[in-house]
Amino acid sequence: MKHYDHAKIEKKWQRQWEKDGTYKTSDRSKKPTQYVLDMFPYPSGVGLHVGHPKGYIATDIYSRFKRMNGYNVLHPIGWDAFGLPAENYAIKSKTQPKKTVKENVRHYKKQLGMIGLDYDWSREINTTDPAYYKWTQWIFLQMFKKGLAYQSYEPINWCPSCKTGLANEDLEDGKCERCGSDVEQKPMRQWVLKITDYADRLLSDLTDLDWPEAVKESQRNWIGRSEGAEFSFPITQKNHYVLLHGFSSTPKKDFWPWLTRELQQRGHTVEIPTLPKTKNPDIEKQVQHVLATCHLTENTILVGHSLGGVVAQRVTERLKAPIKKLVLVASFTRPEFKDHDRPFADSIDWDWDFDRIRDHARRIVILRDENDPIVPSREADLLSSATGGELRSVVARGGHFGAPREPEILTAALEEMRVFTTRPETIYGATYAVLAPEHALLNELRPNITNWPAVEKYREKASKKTTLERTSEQKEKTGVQLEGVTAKNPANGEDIPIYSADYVMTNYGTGAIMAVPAHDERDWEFARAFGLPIRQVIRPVRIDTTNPPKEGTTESPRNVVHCIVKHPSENKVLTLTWKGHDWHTLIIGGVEEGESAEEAARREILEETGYKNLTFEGQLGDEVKAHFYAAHKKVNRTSFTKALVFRLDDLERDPISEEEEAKHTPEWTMLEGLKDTIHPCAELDIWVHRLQTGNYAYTGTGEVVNSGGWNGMSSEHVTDLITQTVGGVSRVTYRLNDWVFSRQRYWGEPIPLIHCRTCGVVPVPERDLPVELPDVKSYEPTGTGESPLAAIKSWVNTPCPSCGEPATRETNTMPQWAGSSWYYLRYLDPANSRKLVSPNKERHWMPVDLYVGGMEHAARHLIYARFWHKFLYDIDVVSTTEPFARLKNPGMIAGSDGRKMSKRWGNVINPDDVIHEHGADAFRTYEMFMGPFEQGGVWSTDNLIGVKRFLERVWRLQDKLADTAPAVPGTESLLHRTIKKVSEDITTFDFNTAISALMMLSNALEKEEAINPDTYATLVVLLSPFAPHLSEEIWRSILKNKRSVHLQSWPTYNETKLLDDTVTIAVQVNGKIRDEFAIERSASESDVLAAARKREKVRHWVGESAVVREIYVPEKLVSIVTAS
RNA sequence: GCCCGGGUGAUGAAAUUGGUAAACAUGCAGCACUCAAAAUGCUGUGGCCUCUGGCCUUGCCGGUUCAAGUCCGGCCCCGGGCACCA
Repeated sequence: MKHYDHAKIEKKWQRQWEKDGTYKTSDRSKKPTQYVLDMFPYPSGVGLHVGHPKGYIATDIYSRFKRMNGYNVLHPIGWDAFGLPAENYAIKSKTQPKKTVKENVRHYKKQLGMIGLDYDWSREINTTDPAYYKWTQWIFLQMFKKGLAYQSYEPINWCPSCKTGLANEDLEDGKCERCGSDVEQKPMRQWVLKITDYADRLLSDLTDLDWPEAVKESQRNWIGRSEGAEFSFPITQKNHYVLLHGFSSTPKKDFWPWLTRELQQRGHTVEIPTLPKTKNPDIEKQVQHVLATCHLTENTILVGHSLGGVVAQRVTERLKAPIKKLVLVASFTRPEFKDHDRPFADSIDWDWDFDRIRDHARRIVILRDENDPIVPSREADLLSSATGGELRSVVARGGHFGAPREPEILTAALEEMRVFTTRPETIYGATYAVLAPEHALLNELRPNITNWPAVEKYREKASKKTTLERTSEQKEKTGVQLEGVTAKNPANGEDIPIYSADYVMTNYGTGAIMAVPAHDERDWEFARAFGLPIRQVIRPVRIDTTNPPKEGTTESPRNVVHCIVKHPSENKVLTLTWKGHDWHTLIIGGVEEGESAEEAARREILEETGYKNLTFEGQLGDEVKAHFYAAHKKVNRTSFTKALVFRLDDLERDPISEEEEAKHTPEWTMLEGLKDTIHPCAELDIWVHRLQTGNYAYTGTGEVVNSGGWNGMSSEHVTDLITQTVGGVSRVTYRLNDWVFSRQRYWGEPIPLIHCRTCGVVPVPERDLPVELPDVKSYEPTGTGESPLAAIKSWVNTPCPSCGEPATRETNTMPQWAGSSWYYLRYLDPANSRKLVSPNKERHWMPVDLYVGGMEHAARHLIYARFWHKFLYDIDVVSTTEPFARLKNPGMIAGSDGRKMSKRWGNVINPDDVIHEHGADAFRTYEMFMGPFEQGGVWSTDNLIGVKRFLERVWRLQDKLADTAPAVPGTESLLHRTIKKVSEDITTFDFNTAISALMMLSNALEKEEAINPDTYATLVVLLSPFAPHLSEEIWRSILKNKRSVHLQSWPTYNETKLLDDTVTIAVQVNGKIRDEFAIERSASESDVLAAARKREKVRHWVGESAVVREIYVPEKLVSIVTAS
């Protein structure tokens, strides 16, 4: 026997496999397909550590197994190479990222090659290859064309250290996930993908996926769907409206009469001038007319439609002091129209001072009809960097807003707080309202806010707070009232104060809430801190389960007090132990006619316990309704219970009456134990919760009170009714925000769009893709919100594809997640220059049957990829709604010190060293033997050596080979059991037990005198997915086979040979194992029972007792039960 | 706080529908081979006791059952996701 020289063997076969194309996948095979996929690596400069290959080894084993089982297997690999690390390295070392990536890829390839993985390298892809990112850009363009990519001017997360905007998904505890810097909110122009359009599908389609529950759960959390309603709370202050009609219109036409009436009905004043020369307008004259005749003060809201919008823009530009709001309905800033020319186009001076317009309107709202004939182009100029500037694409009733009623215009013109709530049924309890500090309405309301300096100060303070400060620590409520303005609760017409407070988030719901302190813990805290009214609108209802009400019995309502009497010094509460009942209660009493609850409580405490010197500390939240049967009075009680808290000043007592003495004795009970000792008490859970948390908000369901006509109904049943009656709209809100898709950095896919002064944003024609990333001199981010690309004038300046005039390229790049959101499709057809993937190939392979990769991608990569895939499904590029049918997450391998492997701890183990020392086969097999695949583990070289011993044992078995050796009956059933076990375990990813089964087989073979070559061959084939090199060497060099072991058929087992002829039967007597014996498998039940009864030990344990029952579990166990 | 996982020897772990808890491996102890060591092989290895045998043992307490790591109820601890999300 030769020595087992792993280094030589492994190198030899790796070369041979490459030469033979052993793992090349054909698209033409008729075999059933299996697409086995790894999350492709980011080739970093430091290379792999032993934790990284765990998943690759698993897919390697799985794909080899499937291939040997007759599948046409696709197991490809590629590189996810865009992103910040390469760019930051480029900045530091002044090397082109292109070059670094190339070097890193070479290193990674070498490392992966050493492990002996069965990748089809002919399909290798790289996200930074222009031939690849051409299609990343193509997908983006399709999204743009479908309206799924839009520009946003909302403040976004800005990392001051990475100098780029980030998506919410890139944050960890409010810090930049990459560098740990505090993230700021910075308003800037961003490209955003409308992932929220897909939120519902992303959520519901999770159900059928064979994915780890934890990943699905994390996606559900991330999407964060909540159902509720949106209400509008009108601002009660009155405004002055100036309405400007458009070309050839008059105040009597279109929606103007209706709009005027609606505004006046709400108490606002309206001016609606007839503009001069409506048929043949002279803009300058119209502007002069408006400036001369209309009231344009800080309380004015100026609304202009179409050409009237142009007038309004010019008027605003000329103002001396800002007006409150400028509402532009289908207005123009450029003379380009989609439908037809307009006669006034030439008479207008199209040169605008956008900065002045922005300065002279506290808020700008632009309405664009979704089917507008106007080229949507220049709104950006009006909105960029405007605080609270807003572009709304809405559905107009008539084309170009020509209908007699246009509700969207009214909504834009009015000042109202739109709030989102998940508890619409509590709206009667909304006693104040809150705007997020960043809310645009604040700026608009500024003229009405009398304490503006204080509000502004609070706003500034909030913007400086990092998300972390805002959400963690004590969560103490802060805020500021907007003095001088109020909102109207649409349910009961009450005027309620408005606050701005940072416990309301800008980017969730509408950024504004109605506060219901009685039924929301946060609102309760805020109301307590600011002395705001707390009004109960849902009364908890409890039914006493120990004395439930009896049917057909008289109802008897009663006001009740529960007294929580605290000990003067100890943490104890006064309770009563009842005589003749199994009762232990609080001091309870009815409130008599003309008596206050406190008086009643004091009277009861004195009567029942004699304690008399007590201080009233307050009522423990709102009252609770409870139903029970009062046995002594033979009535059903409905009690309205208040809990009152007292503290005893001292322990002085008066004597108590004999009557009371006979009923119960007072006792001190620890506050903590209250929950377990008090009995019966239907209200107890509520009291305990309030005592423990100090928060009296009741967030459950119950009976509606203080809510007009709804009183007495069940809160669960009125949700929709109240929503509709009050004029709310049912709405679903997601925690998931749209995906901030642009990065102000160099090393990413250029966004393939062109900005044209006349045509607006124009997509790069598909024939011009890819838009290649140009070489630059400096990769430094500018920090101004512009990518380094902006400096390359020759690249930026380009003719507009639409009109041919000079235009500029979009200089933002895509985030790293872009290229990885669809790469699995490109492996199917990596060289196709005409299509992203040919439909035939896509249908042939998709979906991915097995996807393996780290849990850290649960929320981001997997959600983005699913989103893109669903989009590609919608535009008929792919045929499945989900990309990845089955997902497995490898558990992390920690260093031998139990800590995460990192340079910092000096515990990194390099796979190259391990492979050099012990061989790739030992390395692979050990990683799979460590424990359950999805569980983390600690690296142990000792344990690896154990696995290596096993491989060496298999190697040595060749010495015992003998053609004459029979398939010994003993090993035969073991062999078949092993085939079964290994096959099943690879399928279910239980590699550790598969290996243990192989160990048992090799241990057994070692005990044989001689081994049949067929048996040995089977063992080698079973081992080949785990240890491909060793197996191949034995298969070809020792067993003299011509074709690779990896192209063999997987062994099959024979059901009839799985079992030995004899079985061991265990015997239990009265539930305890007392004996075991061997018997032929064929023995009948009565034979086995008879044999069991005869056993000496069994007879001893049964003794004289009569056997009352005998249970037989076939081939396993007999259980004998005796009388007592 | 809410929602998911998970708790078994000295260690990594195993255990179909409830049916002999600790397979396989590491470590440790002893033995064989050897001048010696390494390597290899063999034996032992949950705890306690009155030791040819018995009692206890799968985070804790209780329940169902002839039989519970597995099912039910209550609690404790660890890991992860979300979190002032209305």
